[in-house]
Amino acid sequence: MILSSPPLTVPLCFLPSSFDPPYDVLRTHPSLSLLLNCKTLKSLRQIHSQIIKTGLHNTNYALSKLIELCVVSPHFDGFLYAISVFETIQEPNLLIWNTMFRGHALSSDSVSALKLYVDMVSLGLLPNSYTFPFLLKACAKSKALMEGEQIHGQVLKLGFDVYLYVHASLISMYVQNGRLEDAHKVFDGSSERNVVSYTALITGYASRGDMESARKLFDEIPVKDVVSWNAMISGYVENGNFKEALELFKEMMMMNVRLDESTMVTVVSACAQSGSIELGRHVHSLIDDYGFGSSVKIVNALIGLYSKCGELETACGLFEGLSKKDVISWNTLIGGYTHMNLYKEALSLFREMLRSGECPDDVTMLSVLPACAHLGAIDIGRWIHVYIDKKLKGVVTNDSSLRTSLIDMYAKCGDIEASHQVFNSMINRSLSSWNAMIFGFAMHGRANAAFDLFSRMKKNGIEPDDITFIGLLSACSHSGLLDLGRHIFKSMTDEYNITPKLEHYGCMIDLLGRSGLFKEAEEMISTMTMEPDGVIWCSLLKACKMHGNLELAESFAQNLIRIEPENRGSYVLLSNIYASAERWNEVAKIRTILIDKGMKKVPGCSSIEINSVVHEFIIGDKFHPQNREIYGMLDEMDVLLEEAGFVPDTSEVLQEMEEEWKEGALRHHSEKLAIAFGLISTKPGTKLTIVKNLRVCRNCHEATKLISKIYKREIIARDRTRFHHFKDGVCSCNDYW
DNA sequence: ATAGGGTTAG
Repeated sequence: MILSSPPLTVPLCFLPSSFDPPYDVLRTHPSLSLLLNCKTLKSLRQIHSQIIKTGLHNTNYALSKLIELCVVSPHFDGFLYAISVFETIQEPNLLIWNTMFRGHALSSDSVSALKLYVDMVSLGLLPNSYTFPFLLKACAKSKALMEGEQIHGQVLKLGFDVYLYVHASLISMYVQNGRLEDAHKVFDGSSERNVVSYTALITGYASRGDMESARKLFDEIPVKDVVSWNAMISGYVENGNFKEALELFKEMMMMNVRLDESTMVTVVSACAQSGSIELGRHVHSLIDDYGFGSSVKIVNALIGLYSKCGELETACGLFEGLSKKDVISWNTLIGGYTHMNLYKEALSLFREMLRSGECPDDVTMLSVLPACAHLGAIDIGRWIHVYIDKKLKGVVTNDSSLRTSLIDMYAKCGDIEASHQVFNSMINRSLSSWNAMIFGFAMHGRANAAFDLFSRMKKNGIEPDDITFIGLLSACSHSGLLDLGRHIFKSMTDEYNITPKLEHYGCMIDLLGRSGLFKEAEEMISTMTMEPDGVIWCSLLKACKMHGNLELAESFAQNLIRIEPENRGSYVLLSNIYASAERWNEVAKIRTILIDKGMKKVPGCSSIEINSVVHEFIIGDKFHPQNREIYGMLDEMDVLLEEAGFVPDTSEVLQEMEEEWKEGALRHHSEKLAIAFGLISTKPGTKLTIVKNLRVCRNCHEATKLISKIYKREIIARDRTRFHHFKDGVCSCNDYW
């Protein structure tokens, strides 16, 4: 009875492939033409069941097509589905095996292709010339040199090294495994010298930085194609030889080589990196001539070019003109804004990106986090932190950089505890993670924590670099730890063999100046191999102010003005020192110079983030929508401050010239406006965090101490160089900044 | 069917 059943119950895959209907019948079959347009795994499943219904699933042709689509489709990841289909096939033909090797090679676990190869060989099947390029690609991708060498052995044993594709794949496998010499041996050992093998070798030399050898090979290529030109040009770009890259591009154009998308992208990025905006514009017009203007990749590269050269309007225009923006388009423009220090704009573009439905990736976050850090936008920063943990964990390769960026963001936004938490939760800390944390502690005046971390770092076997020492020395200078500073500066050269740079000297001289050790500071300057910069003279000048040393101040100021004649701050600082000594003639003279030179002052600006919105205040600001309430609050604050015994220090009237313009009462200072707004916008007891672009003046510092006590609020203020934590009438800087 | 461009940012 069973034997008389229709043949359909017999597993059809047992039928030999000779049962396949003629190819042209298959090729025109409706299910298969559907396959070509299949864009999702779901519709693929539907087509698969269609194939089964129509009895096509017993044809190797249909199955190989199905598996191929699973494996190569750019629209979905059908690798696991391919495996499940493959496992139902009892006797796959070599085409199907090869397609599976291809799939494994393209998958994230490429080496698994080799296990499958062992399976195939143990079934007694032999590979063909198509098999090896896939296997070798797997070894190249997963950097499996040993396996690659074994495959090489198989190739030789079975005599497949005469095949062009196999030969080129071998070379590429060795190149990508960093075995350039072996690759060259394969290349030399055969008469086969095709352009593909040349190109693989060229990239090998380029990645090693040996552009001369690469060029020699390039010049040897009898018939160069566009890929070999591009490889050579991008090799130059990678190694920073922009001039050569652009020369070669010109040559390429003269030879009438057909330029492709990749050429354009590489050349535009060469222009961007070398700042060749003129050539960049020329290439831009070529791009339009060639009709590449609609390629997202090229337009993205152009956006990068104009952003880097400061032409943000052009970059924006190109961005707006893109009909299909991808994540890179957004990232590039956001990066352009942060590059130009337009942090607010960067954040608003980021918001727009989220509204548009584009998913930010690690690169987005790596340019948005510094913007948050600059603005003190901790709410957005926290949101990003959650997003990273939810969406980016494990799927991006930049996890360590992201965490480091979070450490920096939290520290700069005033939340050093959160910063420390991120640091402690990290599994793979890079040197820069340690450095970021040390800088965070230094910025917050927590020198002990910075040094504890330094010893922990050494215990973990992490070698400090020059940046680490800038962090440690600035921790000393923020806390006035002279002996520790001296010690660490000495050990830096003695123990760690790191030559001090300008920044290290800067910290030390600042420290010495603050301690009133001017002689020692000057001695240190004389031992320096480089010229001191404005920052150094400026810190000495401030030290003179602190210690009332007028004589030295004049000579330091001369140096400062010589180096930075256009820096208004130099003159103002000197003027303040004269004012302290009641040398009013000199004060007037400087004022005249400033007016004559037409030097404008940088307006003081403070910001506070309330409900994820950053509110900025400049001195005497009256443009805030809640202006009335803010000034009402200011009046109340003044009354309470007076009751608490606060007396504005009028001797500092001129000091204000340095940081902010004197305009009526003291309460107009931007930080006070921001604090008033913070007080009326948050629940009692909420911590306030203020970010200021200049240094905080002494009066505001005193007032803020009292406000923290009167209103029982912790106030964290970041000024240009450090943090002040105000609590119960005391500041963490111990009035030393 | 198969090989070569670290295809755009930072």
